[in-house]
Amino acid sequence: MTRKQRATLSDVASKAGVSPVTVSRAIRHPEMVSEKLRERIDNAVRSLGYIPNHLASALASHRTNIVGVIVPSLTNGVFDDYLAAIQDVFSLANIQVLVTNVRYSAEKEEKAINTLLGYHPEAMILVGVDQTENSRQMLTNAGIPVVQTLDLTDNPIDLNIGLSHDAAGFAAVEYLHKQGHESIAHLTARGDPRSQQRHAGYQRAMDAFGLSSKGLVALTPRISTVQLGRRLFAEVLDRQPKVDAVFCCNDDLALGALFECQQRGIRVPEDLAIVGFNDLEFCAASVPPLSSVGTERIQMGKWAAQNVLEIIRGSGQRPEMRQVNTGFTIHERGSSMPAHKNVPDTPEIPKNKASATG
Amino acid sequence: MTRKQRATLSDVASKAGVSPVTVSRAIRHPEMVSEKLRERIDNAVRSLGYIPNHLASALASHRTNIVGVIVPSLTNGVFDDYLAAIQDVFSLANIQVLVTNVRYSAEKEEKAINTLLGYHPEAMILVGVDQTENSRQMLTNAGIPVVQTLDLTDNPIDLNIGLSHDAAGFAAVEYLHKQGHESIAHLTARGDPRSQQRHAGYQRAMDAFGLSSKGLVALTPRISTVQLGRRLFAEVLDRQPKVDAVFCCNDDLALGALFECQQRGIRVPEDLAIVGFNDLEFCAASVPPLSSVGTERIQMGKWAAQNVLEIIRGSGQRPEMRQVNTGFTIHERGSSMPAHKNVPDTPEIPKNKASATG
DNA sequence: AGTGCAATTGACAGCGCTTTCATTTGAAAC
DNA sequence: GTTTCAAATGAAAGCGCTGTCAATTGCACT
Repeated sequence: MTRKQRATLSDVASKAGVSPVTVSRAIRHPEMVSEKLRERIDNAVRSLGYIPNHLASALASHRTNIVGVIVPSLTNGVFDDYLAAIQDVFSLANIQVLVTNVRYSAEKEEKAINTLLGYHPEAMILVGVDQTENSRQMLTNAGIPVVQTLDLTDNPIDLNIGLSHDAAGFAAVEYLHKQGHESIAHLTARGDPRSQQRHAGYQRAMDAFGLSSKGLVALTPRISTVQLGRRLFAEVLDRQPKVDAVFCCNDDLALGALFECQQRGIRVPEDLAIVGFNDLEFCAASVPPLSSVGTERIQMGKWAAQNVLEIIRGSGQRPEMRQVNTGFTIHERGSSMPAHKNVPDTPEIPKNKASATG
Repeated sequence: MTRKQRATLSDVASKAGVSPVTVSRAIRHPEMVSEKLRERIDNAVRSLGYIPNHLASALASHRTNIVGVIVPSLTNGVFDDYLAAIQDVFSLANIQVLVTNVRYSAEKEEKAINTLLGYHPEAMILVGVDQTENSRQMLTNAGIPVVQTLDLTDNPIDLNIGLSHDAAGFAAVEYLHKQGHESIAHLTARGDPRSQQRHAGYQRAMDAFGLSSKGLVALTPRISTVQLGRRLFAEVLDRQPKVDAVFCCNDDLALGALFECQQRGIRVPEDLAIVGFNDLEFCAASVPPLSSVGTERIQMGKWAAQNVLEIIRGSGQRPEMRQVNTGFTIHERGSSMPAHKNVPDTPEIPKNKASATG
């Protein structure tokens, strides 16, 4: 482990026999430097193993090339795709994404925003719309583009792309009800604001269809896991053996419910229908495959990133659409497919999508 | 969106009627400033919404409070736990973790290392030991602690914690062989160097026990998914119907294999035993629960972070152990449990663990 | 040679903060 | 009221880079 200082611009400049500015230019705008010098400088860079100090560069240029992204979880497969979509867009523009995982805590989110703003990101991309007043204040003061994603709000900080989780919850129940189910259970995690919205949608639908949800809802404050799905559904089954369908606030819980049915010899979908949420990859692979409410998580990440990019690197104009509703899609599969239906693959119930402008 | 400049240290200083240095101190070492001033300064900070510029601070102090972490994937549940463990350690020390996902590409890894070093991280934590020569060079030149994790090498860049995936692969096969299985298949992803090692261990064991692996190995260049596990195992089943066990290079593939068996009416474990790798959460929840080779991913992340912290913030001494083998544990569950065994929960086959010093 | 102009190159200041060292202040001790 | 010394505060320099503008160079054209 050599302890010698890392090479700086000046080091490269001396070695190449030019001034530091020229080195800076040779690196950032090669076309502005004569070929002769450029070559000498490239050699010096290589031989010294010079790597520009991003911090100094950011400080001097007021361009940090950093965008802050805050997610509530990584354990959940949802955010992988979402993050990947964001990174893909930014990596092409040489923008570094600073990701912070706040584990579904608004308090941690507030702290994370504070910390991230210390890096002077050129924009911030957030999940959800439930930031604290303090967080909103800090973000507004920062004077940078802010995108709230994966959920919708009437009062966005800046840009907003997402869907109504309440509507999605409603639609899931509506779908199950149309299949003839009456005793529709719901498994949900209360730590997640969006799951709460789905729960609200579930309840709204149950009420609307005159169905009772008594004893049919299992709620956990913990992070969702497959194991937990089994336990929660076991609770419901023990309480209300006549349950004939279950809508889960995410696919992990749904898979757990499926396993619990397998364990108990409950036939899916004949005895019981299951619908999950998010449409993660494994839904299509299980036996029977799990029906699930899919969201446009990749599109949402992409939109957020692309709009940010357009604002900070493009015309600087705000997009016309300041709010987009990406809707959702019910992917109907074997876990909820009535026997008489015989659709080959993954038929889709038309999206509930409606764009709103801001 | 206010476009006014963000407040600086000087702004706060003027507002509070003190010099900038004092503000700096009031923020970093409150005990060095008189109570009266500290209060005045705190008020000024609050009323201006001042957030220190981390970049300037890092540049001036030569402390970036940044640690770079490179992971090959986020889709895989393994890295969530691992990352969370790392973040937990560093967040207490107010160190920001800069994560880059390189999607199992050594080339991307090289680029990521270059980029991250531009932020002058105080340490780097990597996954695996297969960095390019160039990468190794850059890391060495950087003169910071480097930890290679999740795998072992005879020639570490600096610190190293992990396990022998070859040994783990061997042990999985050995275990299955001891259960009386002879026709042991293997599903594997060739994009991942550690999976390749497990594959090598599998092959080594098959050879050692005089078993033929002909037609029993299914290999994919793609990212593992449950769906893919089904497809790969389907291939094997179609080729070699007499297969009586399968060792999968990760749990996603194993779950897929289980589903494929369910689909085909193959009884697990009676007709066929399944063993996965990583022991993700869902393994214990499936029906039957999946046996899996568990690794100490959380411990590895924690060790890496703690040692880094000790070096950069503590005594500066290198730990005595420069290399640690965390071994692995075969979690024997229903998917491979012979009928006559009747152990209640998750019995463990003793760890293959042996620490080496460096 | 001399002029004009674009293409190259360099000097200098400063980004917002911390470090170091000098100065001031205040309180205790005589 | 001094003296003494620690505690509190401030002034100045500089981290490594970029932005701006000035200086130089090269070259075509008179």
